[in-house]
Amino acid sequence: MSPSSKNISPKSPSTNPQADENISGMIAQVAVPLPIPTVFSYSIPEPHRAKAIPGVRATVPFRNTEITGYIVAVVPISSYEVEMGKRSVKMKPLIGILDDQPVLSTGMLQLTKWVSEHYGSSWGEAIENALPRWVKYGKKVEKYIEKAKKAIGTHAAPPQDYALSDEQHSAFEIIQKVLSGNAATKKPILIYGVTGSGKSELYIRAIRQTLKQDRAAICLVPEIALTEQLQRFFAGHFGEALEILHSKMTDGERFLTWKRIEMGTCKVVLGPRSAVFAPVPNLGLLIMDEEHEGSYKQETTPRYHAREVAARRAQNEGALFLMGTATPSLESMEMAERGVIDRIDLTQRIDLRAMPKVDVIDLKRYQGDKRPSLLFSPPLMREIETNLKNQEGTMLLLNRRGFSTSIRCPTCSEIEKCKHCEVALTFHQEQNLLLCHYCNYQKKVTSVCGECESPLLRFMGFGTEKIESEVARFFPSARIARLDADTTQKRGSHEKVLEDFRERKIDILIGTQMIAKGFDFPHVTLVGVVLADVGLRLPDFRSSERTFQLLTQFAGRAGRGTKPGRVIIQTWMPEHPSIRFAKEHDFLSFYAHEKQCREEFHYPPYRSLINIIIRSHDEKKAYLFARELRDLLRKELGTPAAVNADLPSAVTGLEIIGPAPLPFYKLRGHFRWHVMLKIPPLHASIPSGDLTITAKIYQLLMDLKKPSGVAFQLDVEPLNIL
DNA sequence: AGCACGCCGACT
DNA sequence: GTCGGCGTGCTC
Repeated sequence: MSPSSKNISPKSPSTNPQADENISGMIAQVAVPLPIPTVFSYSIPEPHRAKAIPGVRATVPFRNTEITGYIVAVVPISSYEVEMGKRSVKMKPLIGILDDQPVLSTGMLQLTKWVSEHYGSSWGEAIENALPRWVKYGKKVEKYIEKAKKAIGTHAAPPQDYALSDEQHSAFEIIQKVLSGNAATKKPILIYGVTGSGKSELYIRAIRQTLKQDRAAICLVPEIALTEQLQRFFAGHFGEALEILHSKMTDGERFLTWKRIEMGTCKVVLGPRSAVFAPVPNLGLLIMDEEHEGSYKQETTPRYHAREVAARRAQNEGALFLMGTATPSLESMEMAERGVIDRIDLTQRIDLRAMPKVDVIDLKRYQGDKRPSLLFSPPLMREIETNLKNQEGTMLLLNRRGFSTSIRCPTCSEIEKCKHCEVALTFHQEQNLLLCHYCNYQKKVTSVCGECESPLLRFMGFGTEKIESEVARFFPSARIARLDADTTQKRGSHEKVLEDFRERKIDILIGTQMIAKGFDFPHVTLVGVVLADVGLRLPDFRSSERTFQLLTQFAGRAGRGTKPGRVIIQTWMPEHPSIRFAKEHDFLSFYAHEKQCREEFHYPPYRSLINIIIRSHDEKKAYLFARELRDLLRKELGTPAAVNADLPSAVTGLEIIGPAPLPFYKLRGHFRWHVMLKIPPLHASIPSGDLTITAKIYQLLMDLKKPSGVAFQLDVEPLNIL
């Protein structure tokens, strides 16, 4: 790259090239929120020079229009020449700067850059994702700042201090030691604590310790429903220092909250995965409650996992990353084994309450028996009855909504399917509709078969609605309610049901996984899983893990008061590890078993997956492009013999799978294929040059000319292979 | 992602 | 003769 004489200054009307050069010795690199894997360079006209600093928004000419982008760097003009090499691309001057103060700190710029490289998006997309919506509304923001300074917090119940159990105490000593240490990087800590072992109390103490050191904390929680419990708990302890981020906030509220966080008025932020990007200055502690929860993974670009982002951010900013769960993800357990994170075990419930007794009912035993209910085995029937008599709370779980799974014609054995998705339609009694659980397609119930017109269609399988009607039939005196995605759609009804249940106005609560998580109803002494096998047969390598988590969490709902809890699990597969080990509350044995399967079949956490989803309305195009993509990946990443020199040798352990039609091949009118890469774990791979493997693959895909009408998505370490 | 440029079919 | 289809390529 020799020629320094290349004309790279803008072709302005000025006749004096020297003047052009002096527009500024510096140029701004701008990331735009579009799927273009590059940043763009602009000259900085004199009036804007002072304000053009990294992290501010800038209006820039782009093609024949203007867009708002983010200045990610201000560099000497000479680096532009290096970058552009021989190609002379005319540089345009930026139009205006929208902020006096950066909307992104240098730390956030660094973090979003990492997100874009790790998960395969443009930097601009990653930045836009990390900022609240109001940033797009222009610059009428200053007037709110005065408002924001007057922080309004609600004081709830005064903090109560519980005595810590021995286990909690020694756990806290470890946490405290790390927090007060001066190490620039602190090893993350995973608290593996059985349900009811008092993890929240440790969070509270850790936050207090952090505040004492005049640093701030972020606490991530899986979803809104659960936030409210922890919220109340936190509010009592931290009052005005607490800010809660949630999805129902208006942009105005969100803005004020954002500003208060930025100014350091509030020191504790509680929120869902996006709160990992909260502009907290001087971060000392990052907590992730229910670390294993799937809602920490974003399912739109950039498809980041808040756990990984949090770990990264904590490392960058010298904060402690503290995770907690009763059922750790295999990923976290494996990290603990490698010594990358530390694990603390809480094996006992507070005040040494016993774990609930779990009975596994083998449905095969009752097969063919003449019995009143086909859904409830005699033992479960008896227990429900007992609980009703004793006026104690009962919860019944079935992780499938609707009335029946499918409708089959007995004559031609045709199943009613969704015309978009090729998936069996579920009958919903309440709405008297056939519903597709994937695309929400609705169809009226017909009394005759659509294929052969014979009547007497048969209902197969069952869902929560069927449970509800069955309970009503056998226990007519019981007050029952159902909680699932269908009942929650009606606003407010969700909270009402939970409140009624808490106040014992409801005897039996029926629901999907929704009712399994986190709730604390002391009067519940019986929980029943009507069929644990739902989901266990899905073609998904995480189905065992998910089922174990669900069963364990649900079991944890029983016996939270003074009376001991009982758990009944009905299944056709009593020997399945997910069920066997859940019965014994034995996570560690389940882990030992499951990790072997993962290792043997080359799945996470022993391999990283990169999923590329190809979709098109045109069936042929989708397939052909998917194949083309696979061939390209083979060529570029290749077999060991043809290793691309630019890639680390670790990639030799690479497998390219597919193209394969996705489990639901025809979804929402799209034909979907995917090509999946299994690569050595990303944490173990050495970045090649400045690019991570993911960034390399993203680059590869972006450079590829893709036919119109075909779109692809990159999913790094997918949680759902759908 | 948009959006312009460009090259082949049925229409006022 | 043109309007318009969407395939292709570019954006500092």
